[in-house]
Amino acid sequence: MKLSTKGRYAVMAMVDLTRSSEGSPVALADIAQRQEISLSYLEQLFAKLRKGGLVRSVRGPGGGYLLAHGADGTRISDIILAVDEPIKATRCHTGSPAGCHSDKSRCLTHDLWEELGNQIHLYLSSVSLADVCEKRVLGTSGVIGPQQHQPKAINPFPPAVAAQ
Amino acid sequence: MKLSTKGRYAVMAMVDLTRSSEGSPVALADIAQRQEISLSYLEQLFAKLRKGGLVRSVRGPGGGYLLAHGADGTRISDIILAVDEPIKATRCHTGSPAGCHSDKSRCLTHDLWEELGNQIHLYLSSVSLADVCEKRVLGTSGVIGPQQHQPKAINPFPPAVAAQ
DNA sequence: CGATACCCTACTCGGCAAATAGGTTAAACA
DNA sequence: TGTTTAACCTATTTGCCGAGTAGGGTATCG
Repeated sequence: MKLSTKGRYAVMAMVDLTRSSEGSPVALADIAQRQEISLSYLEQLFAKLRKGGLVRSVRGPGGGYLLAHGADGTRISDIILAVDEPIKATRCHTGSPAGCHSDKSRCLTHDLWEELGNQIHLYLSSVSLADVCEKRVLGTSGVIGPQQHQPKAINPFPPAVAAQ
Repeated sequence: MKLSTKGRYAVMAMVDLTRSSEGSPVALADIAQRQEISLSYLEQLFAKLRKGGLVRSVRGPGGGYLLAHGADGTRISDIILAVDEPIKATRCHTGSPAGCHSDKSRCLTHDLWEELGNQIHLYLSSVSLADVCEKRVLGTSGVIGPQQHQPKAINPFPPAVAAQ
């Protein structure tokens, strides 16, 4: 799971799409104007979102984009995964042939970044477009560290895609 | 809170320092060799770690660096905050004079990124260097989304520094 | 002394996100 | 049937910043 401005732009655009849409398609030109993102850049983002199955497109006059699964069925994590192709966050040392360190087992920080990726993915997959639009984001929430061994918290969405 | 390879390098180096140290200072040259990071680059990182009060330095022959607060008293979040100066993750639109959108109130995704930053910081501040060294990182953990309004989970460390 | 290793400051380099440019294709409408 | 609209491509360019380099200086020990 990679966090870049590209992913943020995609989420902004999707939120805009969610709010602007009332059944009829929304043209990218409109989103571009409202969100102050270049049209061409938006087109690239939506090409990926379409390939990811997050939006449907309608061509021709009056055309535009529609959410494929509605505001409640679209998770933020899906948007980011569709746009930012998931470069493995745990690269350790790209150059070295053997994974992580040469000797020893695996580099010690490996698990840390992996778990951090899980945390990020878990949070973003618990937030839908509808949540963002209705400001249901700043919930009272907490992350459990390694000290206390609590039972796994209930996650409303199944972990379909593993965080990378 | 910004996540880059720079921060990862810093954590790797700090983990190495934790493991290598037995009361006596550890030279950066040793860390550089073990972790395959350039010495000069490490020096820059440790300069920031020192300013952040995370390490103490001993000059002269036999000198090196020591953890200022021990393996248990050093949080991963502190390392990253010391090294990656916290560019505001919630930049929305850098160019526009008024924060976020021109009209309306605030851009809708603002809260989302802010809360994500909180989540990341919360997790990383719950992990100490000792945890990483002893592989106490992959705990059963979960993030609570906006749907279920559960009580705030217990965080072993007070939120001294707000996530940026 | 002189070796060690911390401590600065400035500069270079490469990769990649971000943006630009210039097209083609499908659908609606007159 | 032709024109307009807007999706749909595929390069190419640009600018920033992480990552590494260079070359000093300064405290401390034997």
